[in-house]
Amino acid sequence: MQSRISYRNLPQLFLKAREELICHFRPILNHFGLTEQQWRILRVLSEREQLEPWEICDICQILSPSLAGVLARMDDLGVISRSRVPEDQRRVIVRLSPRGSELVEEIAPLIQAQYRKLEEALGRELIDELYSVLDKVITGPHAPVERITLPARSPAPATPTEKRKRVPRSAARTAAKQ
Amino acid sequence: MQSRISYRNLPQLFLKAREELICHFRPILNHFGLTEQQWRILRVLSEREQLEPWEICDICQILSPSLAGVLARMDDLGVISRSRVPEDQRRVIVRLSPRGSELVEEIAPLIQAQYRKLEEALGRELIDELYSVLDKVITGPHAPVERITLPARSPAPATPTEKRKRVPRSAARTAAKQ
DNA sequence: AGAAGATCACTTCGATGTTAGGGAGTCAAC
DNA sequence: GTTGACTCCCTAACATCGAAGTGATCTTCT
Repeated sequence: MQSRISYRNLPQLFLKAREELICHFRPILNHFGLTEQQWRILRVLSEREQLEPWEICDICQILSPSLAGVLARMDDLGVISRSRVPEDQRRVIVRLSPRGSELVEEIAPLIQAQYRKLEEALGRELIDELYSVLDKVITGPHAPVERITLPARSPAPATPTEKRKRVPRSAARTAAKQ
Repeated sequence: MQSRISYRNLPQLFLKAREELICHFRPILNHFGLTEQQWRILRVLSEREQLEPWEICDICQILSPSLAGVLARMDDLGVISRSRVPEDQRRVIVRLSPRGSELVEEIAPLIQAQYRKLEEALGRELIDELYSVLDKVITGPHAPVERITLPARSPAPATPTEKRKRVPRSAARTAAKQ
């Protein structure tokens, strides 16, 4: 009944599997007006007391440009506070605000509960297997992946001046009516 | 040297693991001016001859709103063609254009080559294990995941009228200079 | 036939991902 | 002390994500 990918595509499968898990938590976060990224950051901050932006980028898998906006919004919401490092005016310290701490205290148990339901459904074995395999891919002592050499080629000539094409409604049926 | 996530967070790990893989392919696609999504679509179209948007959404893990834009741009680039289904004017048929076919023929071997390098580095076992585990999560006959009940609560009162906060540069050091 | 309901592609809006580049601060060499 | 290289955070521009909703078309029931 459902379509299936015929060729093997790992990144694709990762995406699908991840969605299969995250979809059970998203409603909880949405309920509190938070996004996935915002929650990741709150969660990490609740454990590390204070972090610098580059650390958050690394831990939470968020690129620096994205993080800038995310932190600004979270600051607007009043769940975090940002301040400069006195010794190095380039650097920034991010902390949880009191309100942010409350929010974590309120949400964390719910996430935890949902996680248990998930664990229950998937089975302890599968969960353990998942952690194991993912760890191997991420931190694994596998040999460095070689990079193939790309053939010289001019990148696709984008035609930005053209007007966006649309799918015309075929006149067949309309014509038939008349 | 690198920070590590202390608490176990599966979606997080999925993201990181996926990035660990995709980063080896992204340069290839960028070289040809393609995005990941565009390539996924091209790849699938090269195997299925013709597809409807909802099928592409399902197979490629792309939401309908995103797909609309992606297909439009690909149409602009001339790598696909879109047409209506005569019997049902709501539906659309997406096909590969000749130029799109050429592009797939050109890129596919490169992706294939890089994939072999990856397989080589990670090891056949790990790759197999990955497919196995991911399949279990996605299609697995695991019990349905229960959903916890959310406590009644008004969502976070966003304050969109406020002006975006910035991190002030502390005056400490400047003051000390004087 | 006609109205209500279901489908499908598309649009809208706010937030995030990606890539490229800018501004300020730090450090070392001159 | 000034220049140049570097680092860190940030902005800009564009594409995608995720939720919600629209319009047109098809289906079903009356």
